[in-house]
Amino acid sequence: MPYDKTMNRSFFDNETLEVARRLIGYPLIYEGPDGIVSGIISETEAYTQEDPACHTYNGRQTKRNTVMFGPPGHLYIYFIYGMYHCLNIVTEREGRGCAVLIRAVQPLEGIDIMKKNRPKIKKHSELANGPGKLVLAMGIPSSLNEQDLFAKKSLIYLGAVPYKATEINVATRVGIAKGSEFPWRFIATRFNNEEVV
DNA sequence: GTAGTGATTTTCT
DNA sequence: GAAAATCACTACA
Repeated sequence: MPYDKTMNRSFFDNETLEVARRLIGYPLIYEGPDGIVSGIISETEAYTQEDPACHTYNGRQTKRNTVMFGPPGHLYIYFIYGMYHCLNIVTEREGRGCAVLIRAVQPLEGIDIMKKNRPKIKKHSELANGPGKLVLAMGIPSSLNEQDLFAKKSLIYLGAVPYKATEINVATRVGIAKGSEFPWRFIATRFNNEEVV
């Protein structure tokens, strides 16, 4: 699958807040065992090393957060609440522990696969409208942690051309105790006049 | 429609 | 031992 020159590693070698905002609208594509599954990124959150809620806040490099200190464009998938995984993309230069959390996507391709992965969900809009849900729906395995999005044989990558969001809302982050006052959450409600929520 | 709570395990104190 | 970048279920309006 070819990459457009507008989407390359330098996209992520940038200020985390800027990357989080610009990621809205890009398709996230995964070539799973049952076929292609993809969705338009509709919600993101920024996490920087200075952020008390970030896993790299104290600057200490541990086994879990090593990839966040590495070069941009790699995945950071971590296990949370004993049941769910969250998908992040590492940003900024090597040595800076920053990433963008992908909080939601709008299903695009492989919707039948997503329904199979989440049999209780009937509405398209609820298949992947949460960080744990999108990993489940798309069937992304935790073994893809530390995967390079731009590796030639990567099974997961971003589409070249973003869908156009008619508006992007900014909000405070949820589910965290510290740093919740920062408006570092970006949400798109419509793409090309199609309703997301 | 909203509010409250249990599930379940890795990571750090 | 406690908290955690969550979700789905139940009760109630």
